[in-house]
Amino acid sequence: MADDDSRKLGKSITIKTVAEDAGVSVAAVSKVLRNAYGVSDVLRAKVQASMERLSYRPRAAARAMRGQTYTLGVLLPDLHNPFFSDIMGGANTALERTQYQALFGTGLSVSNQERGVVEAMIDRQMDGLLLIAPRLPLEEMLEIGRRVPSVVLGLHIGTDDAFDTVNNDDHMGGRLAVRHLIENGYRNIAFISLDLPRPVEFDNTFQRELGYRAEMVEHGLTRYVRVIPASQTSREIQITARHLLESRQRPEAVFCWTDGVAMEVLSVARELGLDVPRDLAVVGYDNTSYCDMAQNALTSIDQSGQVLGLQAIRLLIERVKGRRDAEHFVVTPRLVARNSTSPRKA
Amino acid sequence: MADDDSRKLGKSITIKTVAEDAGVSVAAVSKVLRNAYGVSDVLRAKVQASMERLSYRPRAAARAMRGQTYTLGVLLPDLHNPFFSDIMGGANTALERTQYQALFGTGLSVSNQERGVVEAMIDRQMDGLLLIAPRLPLEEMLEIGRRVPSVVLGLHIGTDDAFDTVNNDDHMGGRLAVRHLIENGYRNIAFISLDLPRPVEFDNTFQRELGYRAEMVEHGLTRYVRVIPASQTSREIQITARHLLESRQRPEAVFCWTDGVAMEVLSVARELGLDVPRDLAVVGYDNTSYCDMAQNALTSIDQSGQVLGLQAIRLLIERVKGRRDAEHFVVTPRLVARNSTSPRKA
DNA sequence: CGATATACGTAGAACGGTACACGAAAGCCG
DNA sequence: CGGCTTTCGTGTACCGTTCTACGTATATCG
Repeated sequence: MADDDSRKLGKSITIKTVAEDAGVSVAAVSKVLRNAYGVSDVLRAKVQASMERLSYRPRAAARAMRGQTYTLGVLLPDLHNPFFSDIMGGANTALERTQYQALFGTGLSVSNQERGVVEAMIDRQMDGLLLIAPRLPLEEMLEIGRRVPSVVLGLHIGTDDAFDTVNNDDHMGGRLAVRHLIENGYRNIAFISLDLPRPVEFDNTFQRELGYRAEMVEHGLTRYVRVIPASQTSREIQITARHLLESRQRPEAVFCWTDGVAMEVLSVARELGLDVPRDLAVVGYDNTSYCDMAQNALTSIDQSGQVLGLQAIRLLIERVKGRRDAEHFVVTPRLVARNSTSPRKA
Repeated sequence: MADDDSRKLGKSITIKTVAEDAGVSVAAVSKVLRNAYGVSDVLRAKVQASMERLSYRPRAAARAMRGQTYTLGVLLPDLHNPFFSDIMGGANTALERTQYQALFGTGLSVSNQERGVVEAMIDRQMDGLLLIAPRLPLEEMLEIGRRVPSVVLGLHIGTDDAFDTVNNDDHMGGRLAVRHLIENGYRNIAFISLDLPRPVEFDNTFQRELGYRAEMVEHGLTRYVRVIPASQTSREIQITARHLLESRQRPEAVFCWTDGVAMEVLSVARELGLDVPRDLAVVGYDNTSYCDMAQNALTSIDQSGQVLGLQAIRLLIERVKGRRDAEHFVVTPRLVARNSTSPRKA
């Protein structure tokens, strides 16, 4: 009962309350809020004092009707991969000193889900969208970019002005992994990639594959090139890994498109009694925090999620503020060597 | 330029457009939208057809001004712990058939951050809030619960009607872990808990500690009771673990308040050349997906994040729809035994 | 010193829905 | 068949901001 009252009657402090308290017009307060042109220092001070005193907070919903919501939407594939945690860390850093707030939703790497989340975000008038490794058809992403300022992270699409992109150089990442393995004496190197319904050139895993292939070929290891697609689920990955490691032509090393897959490979290797790296070397991608644990000791390509997230938000805010031409940010990956790829004994 | 036009001029389809198209009043369309009382089947069909044809989508911002936003806010501590992924999985299941949409923000388990996120969500008129293991002062959480329908997940607060709670029985979880270890021949069992600025009784880690203590005492192992606080960061946890495992009185087993800590313990143990479980048994909490990997093979308490997430959303929606008295849902945890706690050889 | 530019502040119409109050029509009953 | 209830649909006053258009006071300049 008391609750009810306080929630309903408790006269919410609106811009009007502030205006009255400060003895100015509603419009003036709005101007201060948006720090728009035409406000004297005196007036600003007066208004800010009132806002402070009343602990006024503008309602995003009302703002959305005419202006901005100061909210950015982030579409994440899932909450499972700790790499996204790094990205969001960087993103939050970039947001700290701004008045924007990020809210996210997960799309589970399923087109339908992703579409739903994106639409929900557009319905809620988000000022901008950060799409992380979306699996939507290119067509749709361009459409989204045309409707609302957007940045895409994790796809190499440089052909259109509809949105900015932020990436690491996946092609180089693929090369780095292979080069490192070769330097450490491995030659029969397989690549586990993501099994996409329809592989596309701009996909980051595909770029990694290209890098892998290129480096293998350049070192005259064409005969060892082997790309194994694996789906997303833990179970499927295990089956694929087991199949690979039990086969007669077990590779000397496996390069996995992402750490999660590499961890599963380590797990299967151990179950089969294989010693890493003596019987099998493993390289992952993303250099997530688990790589560093002794039981994994997983060599991985670091693409610096922090930087990616930070740049993505920076670009997005620029776009929200009016930039129309696309920018494409690329960070250089680097390999972090650990025990899973120690030099091979002849 | 063309973009600009399409984004601004592209006459947005509003409720008015639909009303005209269907040849009814705006109010009627609104009623259909909210499936409110007083709409004939004929009218509903007509309106729905028009909405379909125009692919109309109501604007959440406008709705928020007077009605609901159909948006639920979820406050997550971070994106790093895969356990939250389970929770959100359940939450999404519960949301599937509703018209509500969940958006989340991360609070990083820091009061200031959490406060910011919660306020942002309130500013954006979220219909309800799901707070996952928040670290805000009780006072503030009650205040939040009074302002907006809320459910708290992961804190044992049953004393107030301000919000519902969803939990596993952490006390029992603590007992289960200890009992299992004792059954398998371990007696000197330490507990690594979370180092909170000020420990509170309703905290889930504290409940686990109580369960640990109770079970130890009941088995006459009072002299082995040892609770070691560790902070959140990976580095700090490693230092704590190393200190513990290198000490003269190294325990036979360690029960960790969460899997992440247990993984670090496994890592340190390996670095120190200790064999798990021969030299050290380890039990975690949450039964996250990594537990199952052979290199971890971590025994853990499963609190069924899926169920927790699902129930939390279910309760939250009930609350949004008007329930005023608190409900407290508790799930029974169960232990999943793996290699890290194999029976001890005498 | 008068004209003009500039700075400051205000009034009030949007924005796209919701939901209350109300009226008309239809159904029911004695 | 008149009065009463129920059902269905409409008109319209909001909700809390933004922002354009405009008025007024003050500074600038020839």
